[in-house]
Amino acid sequence: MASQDTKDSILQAAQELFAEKGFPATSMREITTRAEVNLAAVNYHFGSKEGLLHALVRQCLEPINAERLSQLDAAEADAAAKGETVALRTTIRCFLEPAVRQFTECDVDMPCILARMHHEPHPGLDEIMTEILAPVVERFVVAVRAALPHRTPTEIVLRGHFMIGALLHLLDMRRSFLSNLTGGDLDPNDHEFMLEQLVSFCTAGFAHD
Amino acid sequence: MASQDTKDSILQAAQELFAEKGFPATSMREITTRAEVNLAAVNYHFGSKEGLLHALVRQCLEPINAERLSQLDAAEADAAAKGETVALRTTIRCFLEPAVRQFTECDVDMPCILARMHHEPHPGLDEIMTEILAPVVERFVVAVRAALPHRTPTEIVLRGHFMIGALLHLLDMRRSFLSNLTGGDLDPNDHEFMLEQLVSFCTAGFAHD
DNA sequence: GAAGCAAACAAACAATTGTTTTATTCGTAC
DNA sequence: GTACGAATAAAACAATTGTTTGTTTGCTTC
Repeated sequence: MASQDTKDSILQAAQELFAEKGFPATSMREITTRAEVNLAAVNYHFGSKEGLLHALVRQCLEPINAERLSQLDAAEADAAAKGETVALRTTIRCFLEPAVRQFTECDVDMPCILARMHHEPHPGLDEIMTEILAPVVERFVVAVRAALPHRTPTEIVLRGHFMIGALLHLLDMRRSFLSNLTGGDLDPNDHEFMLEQLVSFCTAGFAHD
Repeated sequence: MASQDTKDSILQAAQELFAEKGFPATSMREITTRAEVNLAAVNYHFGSKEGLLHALVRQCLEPINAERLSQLDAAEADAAAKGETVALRTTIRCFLEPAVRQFTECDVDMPCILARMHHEPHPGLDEIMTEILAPVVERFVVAVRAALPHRTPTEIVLRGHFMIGALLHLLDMRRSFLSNLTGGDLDPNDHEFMLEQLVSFCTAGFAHD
C-alpha cells in the first residue's frame, strides 16, 4: 500500500512546519511541497487541513498517555505487592516521564506543537485532547489524593494545572525566547537532568503548603 | 486628539478577538468592524497587523513588569531595614502577584494572549518580550539566589522556567480544555486563592530537592 | 476665509488561502 | 487483456487575506 508512504510524508512535513511556524501560518502548499506530494493529497487522505492536524495530535498524544497509564499500573502493582501505597514522587514521575522522553527520543517538533495546542484554540481539537487525556487525569488525581489525603480535591486539581503548565513550558523551552535571557550554562540536551528537576519541583509543589 | 480614540478602539477590539481566536486567525476586517473604524485605520496607526500586535503586547507587559520591579524594591528595602534578606516566598510573590492581579482587575483577555505569545512564534515579538522581561528576570534570579545559596544558577534558571510555565497555564486556564476535565468545584473567580496556591507551589518547588 | 494637515473613508489591489473538479496513472482481480 | 478502483496529478475554484490607493472630511493656523 503506497498510500501510507504519502500519508507519512505529509504527517512528517506538517509536523516540522507546524512546529516552526504554527498551524494557521502554514499553508497546504508548503506542506505538500516539503512532503513532495500533490497539493490535493492532504484533502484526499485527511479530508481537510484540520483533519491533518487532528491526525497529527492523535498520533503523538496516544502513545504518551498509554504509557502514562501503563507506568502507573506497574507502580501500583509494585506498591501493592509490598503492601504500600504509591509514593507521590513516583506518581508524578509516571505522568511526566513519558512526555519528556518523547521529547528526547522522537522528533523534537511534536512536543512543541502540543504545547501550543493547549493554548491556541482550534475547532474540534479540545474534544480530541479531552477524549485522550480524561482517563489519564482521572487516574492521576486519584493517585495523588491517596498520597496526600489532607489535600482537598480542588487544591490537587489546581496544582495539577501548575504541573502541566511547567511541563509544557519545558517541552517548548527549546523555542522560547526565555532561553536567550539566562540559560547560558543550561544544556538543552540533558533531558535526564531536566526531568529530575521537574519531578522535584512538582513533587515539592504538591506536597508542601 | 480624536485619533487616540480610534487607536484605543482598535486595541480593545484586537485584544478581544486575539484572545478568542488567536492572532493569525483574526482578520483585519473583523478587528475594524468590531472597533467600528475604517479598515485602513490599522495600517495607518500601527503600520501593519503585526505592528498592532506589538503595541498590544507592550501595552500589557510593561505595567506588569514595572510593578514587579517596584514590589521587589519595596521588599528589599523592607528587609534591609530589618537587617534581613528577602524571604523566598516574598520574592516569588513579587513576580507572580502583578501578573495574576492584571488577570483580576483589567480585561481578562490579555493574559490569555500573552500566554500564547510565549509559545507561538511571531516575527519581532521575541525581541520585544526579551527587552521588557530581561531586567526583571535578572533581578529575580539574583534575589532567589540570595535566598537559596546552595542552589546552582542552572537549577534556579530551570525552575524559573517551570514557574513561568505554571503562571502562564493559570492565566490561560479560563480557556483551556483542561477545565472541563475536573475542575467542577474550582471557582475561576477566586483569584486570591489561586494566587496563594501558585505561590505555595512555586516556593516549595524552588526550595526543596 | 484660505491654506495646510492629520485623520477617516470607500474602493481596488495583487497575492494567497483551502478546497474541488477533472483527468491521468497505476496496480490488481477477474 | 480488460475492467475496476484507488491513488496521484494538474488546473481551476471562489473566497479571503493584508495592504495601498486616491479622495474627502474636519479642524487648526495663519
